[in-house]
Formats: sequence, C-alpha cells, structure tokens
Amino acid sequence: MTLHDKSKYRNVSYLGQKIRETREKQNLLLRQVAAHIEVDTALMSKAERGERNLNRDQVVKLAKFFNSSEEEYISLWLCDKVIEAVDNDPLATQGIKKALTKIKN
Amino acid sequence: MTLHDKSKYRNVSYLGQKIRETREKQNLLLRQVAAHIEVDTALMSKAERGERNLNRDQVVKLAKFFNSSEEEYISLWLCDKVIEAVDNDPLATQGIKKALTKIKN
DNA sequence: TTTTGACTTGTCATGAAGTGTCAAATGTAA
DNA sequence: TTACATTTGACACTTCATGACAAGTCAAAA
Repeated sequence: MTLHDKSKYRNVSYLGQKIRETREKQNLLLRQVAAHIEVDTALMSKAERGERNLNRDQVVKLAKFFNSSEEEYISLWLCDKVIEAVDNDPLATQGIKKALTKIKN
Repeated sequence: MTLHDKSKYRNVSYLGQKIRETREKQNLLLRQVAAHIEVDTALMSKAERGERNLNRDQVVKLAKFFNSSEEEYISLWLCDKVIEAVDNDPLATQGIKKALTKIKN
C-alpha cells in the first residue's frame, strides 16, 4: 500500500491529528504553520490529514513552534512510520512486538 | 537509511538470519531455495544477508518449503520492516511502543 | 449574491529508492 | 586446476516520495 492509495481505510496519521488539534487550539492558520517550517500550505494540509509525511526536522521545528514536547511529536512521527510499515498485516501486532524485543538488545 | 547503504552498522535482517540458519540446517543450497521461490540466486543471497527484502508471498513460500512456522517467518519479516522504519532514531523504542498501543485499539 | 480567505485536491517534474537479472569476482574443497 | 557455491557490482526498469503550483471547494463576511 502506498501513501497515496485512497482506497485504504485508514487515511489519518496520529501525528497529523495531533498537529491539527494543537494548531486549532492555538488559533493558528495552516498558512502560518506552513510558513514557519517552510513548506507549502498544501503540504501542511496533507500532512495533517496523513496524506504526506513530514521529515524529522520539520516535526522538531513544529514541536518547538507549538511549545509542545519534541519527544512526543517524534514518537508520534515514528509511530506513524511503524504503522505504515506493517500496514494492515494480520500479524502486525506480533511483528511490532518482536521488533520491540529485538531493539531492546 | 536505505537498504543498500553499506555504511550502516547493521546490515543483517532477523528474517535473513533465520533463513540462512534453517537452510544450512536442512543442507539446502541457495540455488535450490531460490529456485523454489522463483528468484535469482543472487537475490536469495542478498535476502539472507539483509541487503534486499523479500515480499510477503516469497516469505510464505519459504516457510512452507522449510516446513517452518509461517507465522514466525512473517513476524520476522514484519519485525525487520519495523526496525527499518524507525531506523536508528533515538526515540525508536518509544515510537514502537506507541504504535503497539495504538494498533491494539 | 459576490467576494474573501482558509483549506483541499489534483497534477506535474524530478529525483530517489526498490526490483529482478546477469556476469564477473571470490572463496573453497576435491 | 577444476568445479561448485556464494557474493558482488552493475544495469535497466519500475515504483514511489517530494516539492511546487494552480485550480477547486466551502463557509462566512460584505
């Protein structure tokens, strides 16, 4: 499955949701946020809706801009990447668990 | 990080290790295994060493060919994908944990 | 109703990365 | 040396990610 595949049932990202939520809470416009991390407004819109990914630097900038926890934002960003990686595989949970075990060593 | 980047410290996959281990235990040649899942021997060699990825179907075929647990093989395959996704990020563990939490709901 | 502004959508060019294959190189045991 | 297994590097081809732009929708103000 690709990021652009509209046929999939999940079209949101946890980070995107968080960003939108925070942005609205702080009464900021997409335009303003986009400008701050130096991306197109369209891309920012897509990022909030999980249609495009941001890169690590942009996520960090965003967290700082929002005065939010950088760690929280990066975790969500990674979380989205993990979920995207295992997609909707029936064994997704087991795969993630195994990765967690392995990575600890 | 890309799969082909040789500068990386980690150039193995858990699935690849498992495959090699099993193949040697069963005294099979790369050639034979490759033929069975219908790929080039070179690709099989790379897969065992984590330089290339197999696709889901190939992994399933492999498990069957080895009379091994399909579930185990797919889990390892997903595990590799997860690890590749979070790369060496300092917050990798937290990201994976979060994904695990989210995916359960 | 027309305009304005915020957001969304589609598309495009470009480059990066994945895939399968082959030939040559390397290693190793007879 | 020869034979065979494995590895490596390179290639063509495809697929996907990225950034950018223009046009679209939509709601509220004028």
